[in-house]
Amino acid sequence: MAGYVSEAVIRRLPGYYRHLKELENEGVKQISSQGLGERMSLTASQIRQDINCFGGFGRQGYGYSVPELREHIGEILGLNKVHNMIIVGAGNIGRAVALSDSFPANNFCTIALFDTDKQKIGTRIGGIDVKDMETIASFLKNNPVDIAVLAVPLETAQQTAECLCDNGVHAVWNFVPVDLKLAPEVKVVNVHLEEGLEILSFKMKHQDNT
Amino acid sequence: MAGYVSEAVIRRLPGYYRHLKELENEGVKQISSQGLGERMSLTASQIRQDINCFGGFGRQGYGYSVPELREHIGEILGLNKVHNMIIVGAGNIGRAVALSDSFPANNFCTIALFDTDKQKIGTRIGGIDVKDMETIASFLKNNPVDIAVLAVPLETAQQTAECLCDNGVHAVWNFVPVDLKLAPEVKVVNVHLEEGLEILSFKMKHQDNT
DNA sequence: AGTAATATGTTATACTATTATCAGTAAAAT
DNA sequence: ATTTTACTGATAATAGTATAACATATTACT
Repeated sequence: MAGYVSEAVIRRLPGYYRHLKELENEGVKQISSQGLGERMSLTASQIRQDINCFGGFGRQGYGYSVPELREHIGEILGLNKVHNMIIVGAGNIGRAVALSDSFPANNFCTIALFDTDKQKIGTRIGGIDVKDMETIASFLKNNPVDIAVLAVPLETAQQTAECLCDNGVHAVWNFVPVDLKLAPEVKVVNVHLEEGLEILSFKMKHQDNT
Repeated sequence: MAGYVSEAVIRRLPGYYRHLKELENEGVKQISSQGLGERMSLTASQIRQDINCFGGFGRQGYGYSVPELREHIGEILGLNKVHNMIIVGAGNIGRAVALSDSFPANNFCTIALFDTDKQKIGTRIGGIDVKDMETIASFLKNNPVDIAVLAVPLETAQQTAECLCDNGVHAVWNFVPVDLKLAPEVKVVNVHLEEGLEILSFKMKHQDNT
């Protein structure tokens, strides 16, 4: 159904999904591109364009059915299936991801944590077992993993990511401040936290910049 | 020196800074736009364009001096001064930010944590005091704070952010999955973690999409 | 039923961002 | 010293994104 979708549109999809879920929770049944635009600070035109990448989910003279559109966008995002994740690195960030209760709610399920620290191996974090990093290859052979969360030290990140990919992982959520060089078919989303702070710093310094 | 700088360029600046720092650590003294481009997976042309937003830091026939360019971009990003931060919300994410050792290294200094949980108030996380949320207004009046890290529950996020702004905060690093509506002079950088997972999910489902 | 109002899907236009080109300057080589 | 090579900075060309305009369909109202 959907042909090529630009990165710009992809980046906005989760925002649509989030707002539609909120609207649904508020009991709103219908919304126009205009109304959604005001809420999301986007133009009505852009919203109609974006949605129409995937099909005509609206009705002229009426607008969009909130639950219906939410359902469609959820499906487009692939949120109708459960995604198994492993977290690699049980440091501050790996821990925070493991303990988060908002990802499970969205069908992302962490099935194991890996670390090299003997102290941590064998313990549980948020109900998830911490396993020995050495055993990761065999674990991946025996368990279906969709996404690996990479939260290891900088020095080992590239090597660890390669190991994951060699063992069948094809999506990496990378929290390490490095640009991983992986096969093009491997999907990577970077969360370079420091960059957010640096951008804030820049914007404070250049107030005038529109 | 720098006129208007587009969002696209701003987003790339931290990446330049990071790679230049790496190069500096590797002892590399000089690099061409081509060389840097290969390293960062950008075109040489784009790199020259980006850098030239801020001035002619390169030399024809030679390229760019790594330490000099790093220094310049650091200054452009405002990293030559210390930024005081407070963390609002001592949950998983607030905790992870407080415990991180990579932000202090970049001149971002957390001076206090705030929470409403009586159990947490008075304790220390990563050497930082957890204070009562009730006291935040007076704290802000008496301490210079550049950036507030917002990591509170969804329900209270907007209200808390408003309170911060009313008390002089004009930069918010927002980890809550909500689009804050704040005065336009307040700088906000969102870290909507769930969105990264959803984008990975989308990309796995639509492999063919380029 | 007929008319006015509303709101989509689509096409056209304007804007922004990226990539390519090239003149000109510095360094290296002969 | 002169030529060749390497590189930037600037400008031009292309590609990508967002906005505006409009024809058409649905709803609400009289």
